[in-house]
Amino acid sequence: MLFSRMFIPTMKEDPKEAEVVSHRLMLRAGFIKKLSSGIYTWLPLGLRCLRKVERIVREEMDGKAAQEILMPSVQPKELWVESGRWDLYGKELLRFRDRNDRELCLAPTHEEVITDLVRKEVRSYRELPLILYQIQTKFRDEIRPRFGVMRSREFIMKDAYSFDTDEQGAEKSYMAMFDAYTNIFGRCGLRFRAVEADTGEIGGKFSHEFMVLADTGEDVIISCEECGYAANLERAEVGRAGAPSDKTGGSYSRVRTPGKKRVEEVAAFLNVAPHDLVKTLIFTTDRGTVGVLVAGDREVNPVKLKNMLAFKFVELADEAAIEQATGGPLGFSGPIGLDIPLYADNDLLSMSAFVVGGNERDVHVVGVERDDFKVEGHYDLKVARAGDVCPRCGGRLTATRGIEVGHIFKLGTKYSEAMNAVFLDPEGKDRPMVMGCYGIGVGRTVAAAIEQNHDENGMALPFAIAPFEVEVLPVNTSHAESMEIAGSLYRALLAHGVDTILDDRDERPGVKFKDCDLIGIPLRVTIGERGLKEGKVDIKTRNDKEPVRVPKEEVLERVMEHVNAAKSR
RNA sequence: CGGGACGUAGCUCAGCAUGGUAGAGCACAGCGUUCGGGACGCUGGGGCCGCUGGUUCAAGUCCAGUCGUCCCGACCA
Repeated sequence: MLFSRMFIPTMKEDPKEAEVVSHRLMLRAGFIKKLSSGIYTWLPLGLRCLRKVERIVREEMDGKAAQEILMPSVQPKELWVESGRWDLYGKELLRFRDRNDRELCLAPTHEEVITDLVRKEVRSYRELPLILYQIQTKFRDEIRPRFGVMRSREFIMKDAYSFDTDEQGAEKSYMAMFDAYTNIFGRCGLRFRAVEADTGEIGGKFSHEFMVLADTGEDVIISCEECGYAANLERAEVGRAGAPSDKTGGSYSRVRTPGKKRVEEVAAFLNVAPHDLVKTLIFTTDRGTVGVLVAGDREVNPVKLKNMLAFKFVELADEAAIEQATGGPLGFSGPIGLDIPLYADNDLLSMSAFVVGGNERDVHVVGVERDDFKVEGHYDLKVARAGDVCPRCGGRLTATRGIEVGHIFKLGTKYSEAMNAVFLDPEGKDRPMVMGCYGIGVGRTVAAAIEQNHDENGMALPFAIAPFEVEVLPVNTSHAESMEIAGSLYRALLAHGVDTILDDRDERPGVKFKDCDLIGIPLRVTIGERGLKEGKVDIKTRNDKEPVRVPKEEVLERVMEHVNAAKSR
């Protein structure tokens, strides 16, 4: 490809709309262009990068006997009603009507359509297992799209779905996908980690998220260096710490804490540490109003609360509900004398002489022991943080940031039962298929790669996904010998199957160097009069400061060494 | 959804408090000088000042509405 003929609108200045590095660089390097909030056009360079990721994804999917299909992105309401998600999915599901007033939606995911497809076509256990996948544009009407293609409304996703006859088969499919994902992100040249995750609205048994490690990531990964336990923050468990307290209660007293609502305010006022307080959070759930107790310096993890105690939904109560349940205003809730089910975090087991709310304006209770009130039980309900005890091995947990690029779920029979996707087993009996679903944010993977691989000059993309592998850069296009050598090297590299761009523009060298660095081409060959005086040209990798000067006769061979080394990694 | 800000050239922004011929730098075109890390000079093209309405002799500037974009928050006890 000739640089001069390619549509590469690079920018010298930072567009003000971009906050994070990947977004800024993708705009500056001419990878993407915004059309509307959360909606982007992929320009030639960005698309090349995207296609390279897609290609790796296809190869690894095909390697696990998954078969590619392409499903519609406009889908009828009926299927979503059948799965129960027409009502469950909130405003993120973009709905509209056609000319016949039929209700439709723009697909945020494809479980419904795939389940419909497979239930109509697959009859027998002999046709299973089956794994189908697609690479499709999805639409989720995000509350707040941001960070460019990292969190956009329209985005490109690879989604795969597995159908098995039983749990064991489903597990095998799951492991195959786990394996494929590990290969995919590895081949993309990314540093990543697979972590245990919550299944959320998609539902199902268990799941893993594949997180690209980057300080700018939106997600927090909790992990244990000692045993390898890793989970996202929503899901991360915390082991118990501290010996149980055996103090008996009855000696608490009520104190006035005028206007002190926040934990820090109360703690400072009473001259105790925040950890000596117990917060009583009132939740509205499908089983009525409940209270949750955690230490003052901790937060309740609503996802764990929901899963641990098998609620269908949990939501923090509003002020009216709090007053109704506790008799006191927001900020002064406490467990003593409260007539709703109370669930305590494990921390409370070892706490003694703590402070709670008095269920009355400006009143707290001090010197409380845990037998001063009754709880339904003690559970792991708090948000994990660095320094907590590992739930598996008792080691220390650490926190890292990451970007979620892949997510795999074991769905079980949730959709197959709801939508009657059954097969005939060898005994001639109908059984629901056991499903799994597996997603990769392809566009987001590109952004994550940039987030993880850049410097002050621009992107430094991994070889496997860079828009070009090599740039041939003649310093002076009007110098005949330079152009001749550049041209023949360019053609030779193309003939060797190397993805090469020739910067044939009549620009000053500085401009060409800057552009080359900005768009992150891993390998650059500079051909200039200065080197040619000694019969040499310069080879420089994106990540090295200084070029290596090699005889012009050897340049093809030397470049191929680099290319082959990069390809075999 | 709540709060904040911003919409002026392709990009970054000035002009607006006090209404009176639409500006700079970068980018773009031509010419010349340059040429191994975003050159310089001269010349030139480019604007429904987001949109609609209002006030006024006169609106980029004042007022109202509207649309768009960005940021922050949406776990507080």
